[in-house]
Amino acid sequence: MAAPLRPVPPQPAPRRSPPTAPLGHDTSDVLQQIMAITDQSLDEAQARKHALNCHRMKSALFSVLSEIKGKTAVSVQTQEEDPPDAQLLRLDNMLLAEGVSRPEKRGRGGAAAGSTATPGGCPNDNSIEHSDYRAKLSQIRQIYHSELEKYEQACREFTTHVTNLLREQSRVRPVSSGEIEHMVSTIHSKFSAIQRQLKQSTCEAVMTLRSRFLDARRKRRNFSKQATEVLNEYFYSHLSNPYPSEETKEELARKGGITVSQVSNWFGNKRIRYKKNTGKFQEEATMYTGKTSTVTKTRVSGGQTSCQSTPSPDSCGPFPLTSGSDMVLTLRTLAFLQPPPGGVCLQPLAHGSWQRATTSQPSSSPAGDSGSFNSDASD
DNA sequence: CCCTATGATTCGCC
DNA sequence: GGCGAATCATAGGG
Repeated sequence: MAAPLRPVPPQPAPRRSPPTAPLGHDTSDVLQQIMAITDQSLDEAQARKHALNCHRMKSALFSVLSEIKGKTAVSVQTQEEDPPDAQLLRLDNMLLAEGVSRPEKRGRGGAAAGSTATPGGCPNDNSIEHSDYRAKLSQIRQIYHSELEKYEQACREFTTHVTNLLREQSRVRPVSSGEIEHMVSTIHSKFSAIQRQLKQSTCEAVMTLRSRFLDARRKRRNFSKQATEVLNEYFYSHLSNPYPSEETKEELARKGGITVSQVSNWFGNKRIRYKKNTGKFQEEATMYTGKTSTVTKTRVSGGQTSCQSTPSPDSCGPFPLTSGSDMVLTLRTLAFLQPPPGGVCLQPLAHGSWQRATTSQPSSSPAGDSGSFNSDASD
């Protein structure tokens, strides 16, 4: 139906044929064309617009309007770009840092997922909270991206709509391309303000989640029985030098299912508390030394170059043996486990304090300590 | 609710 | 950076 029924003389534009054209031979043709056009659009308004467009005074009027507008219109594009907003930058950075900005990667170790301190891949207590945290974060991320997509799409649609409108209007009123651009940038800035709000609220959500998560992590949880046992075993079997090396800490962490820093904390606390009130730990000490002695002693005596230390409290007592005779007794029982290799005693410190690990570890203890522990613990 | 145990944090020192 | 010491904050038992 749309196929040209008859040869139409080439015309620059259909609007060049005003309805008021003088009658002629091809008047009917022109009329037909016009009718065809109006039939196609079937819009009276369109026709009127068209008529207006084709008015012979139009171009003159248009140029006058343009001139006037050029004179009167204030330069519209003064505030082209906002300065790169610091706050927005912060928001972006944070979203990026939290892995919200990126599309989600569901692989292992994709977006930085709170690295665990234990390289051995121990099942941490935090794993549940971690997964919970990540699930919530992923939820936030999903919402963020879907909202962002919605806004962007709306922005695109609106922009094209307005652009088309302006282009359309540019036929009847002077609309420069700069104006259109300005309008577009205005739209974009409005939408980016909305996006900024979205980012803000997303950030807030992440912060809330984060603080809740950190609070949860901050909550103290007692170690598992196994962890405590592992730690205590090492502590009491190395009473004379309870400073595990980094490797040993890792080993202990792995065995106890805790992190290395937790091991460090534990030993820090244990040393100080033991030292403060040795009597209180007597029972525990005998328990663990009894336990470990059966294990350690057999192993040690069977395997390694270890010698049983002479049960002399002075030589091997860990700490302030300043007073308390029964404490000495206890320590004597405890300390026999610590083998000073080659008969060299580790901490004959007069004042009974543990020697600093920096000096004692490399020089005298390593073979004895880590060796004995590793042979104990590795299987 | 109080008290103790205990894991974590902070600060100063070396 | 690791440690001791003090301290905080919570779990858990009575």
